[in-house]
Amino acid sequence: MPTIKEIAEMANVSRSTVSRALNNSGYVSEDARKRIEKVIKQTGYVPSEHAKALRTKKTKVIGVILPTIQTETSSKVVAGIDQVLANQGYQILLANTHLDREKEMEYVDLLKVRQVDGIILIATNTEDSLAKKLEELTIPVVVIGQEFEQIPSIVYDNYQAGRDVVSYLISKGHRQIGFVGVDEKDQAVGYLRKQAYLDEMETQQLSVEDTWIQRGVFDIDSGYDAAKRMIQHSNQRPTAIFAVTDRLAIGVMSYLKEVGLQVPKDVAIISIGASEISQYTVPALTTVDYHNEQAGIKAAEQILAYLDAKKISKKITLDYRLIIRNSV
Amino acid sequence: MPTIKEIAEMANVSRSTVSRALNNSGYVSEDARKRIEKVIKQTGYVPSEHAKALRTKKTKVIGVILPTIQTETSSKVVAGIDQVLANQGYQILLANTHLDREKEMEYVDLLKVRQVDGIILIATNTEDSLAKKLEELTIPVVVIGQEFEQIPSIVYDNYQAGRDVVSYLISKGHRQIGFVGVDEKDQAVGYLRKQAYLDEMETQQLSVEDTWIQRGVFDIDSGYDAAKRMIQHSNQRPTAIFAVTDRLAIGVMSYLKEVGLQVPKDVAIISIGASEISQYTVPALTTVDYHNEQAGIKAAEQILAYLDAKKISKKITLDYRLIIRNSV
DNA sequence: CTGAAAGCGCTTACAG
DNA sequence: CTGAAAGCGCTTACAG
Repeated sequence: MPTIKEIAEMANVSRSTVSRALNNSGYVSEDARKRIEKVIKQTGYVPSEHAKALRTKKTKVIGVILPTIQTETSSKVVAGIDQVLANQGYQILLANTHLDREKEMEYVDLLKVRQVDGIILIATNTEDSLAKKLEELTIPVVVIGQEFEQIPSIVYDNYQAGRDVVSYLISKGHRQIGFVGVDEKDQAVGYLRKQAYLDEMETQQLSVEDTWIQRGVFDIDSGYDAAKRMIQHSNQRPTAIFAVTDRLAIGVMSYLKEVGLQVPKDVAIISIGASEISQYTVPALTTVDYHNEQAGIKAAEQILAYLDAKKISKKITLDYRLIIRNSV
Repeated sequence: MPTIKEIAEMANVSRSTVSRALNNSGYVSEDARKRIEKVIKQTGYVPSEHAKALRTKKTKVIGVILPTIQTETSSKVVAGIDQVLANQGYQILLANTHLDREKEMEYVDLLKVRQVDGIILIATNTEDSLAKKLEELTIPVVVIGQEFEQIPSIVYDNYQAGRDVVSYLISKGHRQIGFVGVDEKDQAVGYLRKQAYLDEMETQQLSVEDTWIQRGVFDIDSGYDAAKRMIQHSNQRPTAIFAVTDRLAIGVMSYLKEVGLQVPKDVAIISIGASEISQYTVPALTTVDYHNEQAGIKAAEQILAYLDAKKISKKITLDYRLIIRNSV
């Protein structure tokens, strides 16, 4: 790959002129421009991004930190981000934390060193140390999925969605409703969805047995286990269960099937996620669609707006949609 | 962020010495090293990767070009790549082609400009123009999923897997076997799997009606449509169908269900993919597991080996495994 | 063991 | 309209 110096020599101009022609900045005579373009075409020359970055401090790269690439949620978000970024000539530098919170912090530093123009963080926690690190950043950052005080974020309305879901169950005649959640350190998925469940039950003056509330992690098996504990240890069996993710719901269903309980006749199931698989379970899962691509799109737009020196919203709350199918 | 110059001043040494201390190259007195380390700790200094890249021509970034991030296959491969790369301090620069072949070429150029240390390409075609571009690359490249003459590649044994699958169907007593494939331009998925089907049928002296061979794209709906065409237009209805991907198979199943045909009693179904969803369809899908993470892991290892000046295998053929469930 | 100097490939005031 | 020069933040022979 030739350098700007060689291009300049071949076109019989100075490097400055080549640079101006390249960036359409300042004056370049028609004549010079023609010669330069010809040489560039001939050689297939493309300027080095690193040299550019060193001078201009802009890299046209956005760092994306995510807990795992292996879920539909993440890949949809990344697809959304990529869609708007690619359009503007930006690329994504990927940082996969494998759900390791330490790494979430480490990668912020690493991306800083790589001098990315901005960072999008699909967050799983809201620890103060993380918040502080993000606030100290001199490059724009947008958080997806969790809410921070001082950081622009794209959030799903977890609380309202949770209440809607439980309220829907109640409207269908259910009074005994179980809950399968996750660790409440996960503010969005763990805490808010559980709080919504509790509040809606209380508002509707429905009581809740302790055993109706179970906790799993983000996989199918733990949903199975949670359902098992719930069914085996409850005095009154719930007639409906709200699982906070589709995978948990699928695990719950598979346990119910195993012990001969029919969905939705004996136990109704509802969840949040709208994963592709949710429409092919039997029965098809009633679930909430969170528009994950939108989250990615919005996040990328926010970053770009910031880089463009436009104002940036502190917080964007995304829409959701209850998809009614056959599990309730 | 301070620069090496400021660190040098604060530690009362030259930039050269700081650099040597940083990279553990050449001699640095204990005394100087101590002072430098102290200053670095104080300031949180980290050297600029761009400046480094400009000098050393190494970026510690590997470009990954993929057709879409939104499939399990891709995200598993990326997870595999990331796993070994992250370990060695490398990061992934993502290039998503959205199945656009033009972009596959464009991104190779783009990544070249970004001076990535290597490229991993999850390929969907084997066009000569692509091959030539890859051969001309001065950085190491590994292709996953397709086979090129001169380029190191990681391939699945599509032909053998296809034959195994059809042979399994035959061993179960099926004689009339349909096929749902994709565009044969996709050498691996389109051409080889179809050829395997044809060859196995011929070897076993089984005849094939034209209408038994249908083509879809990579989604569920087109599997549905393909099954519809097959069932509606065939003189003899196949008693088994080989769909080249899980999604196609799921589409096929949903059409069969719609017209009241039972799986596997009336029509058996088998496919390739082993996606997570395949175990939760009803009945659970008999399918082939291709070990996608392994493909990513191997590819990353190959790139690293090359960068380490070790020899690199021209071609690695991955293992597969038939998962027998209830759709046959 | 250490530092001065050159150079990686660009961009950007500045002078003409 | 154009070019010489400086500088971005590093590393690396080289001389001492």
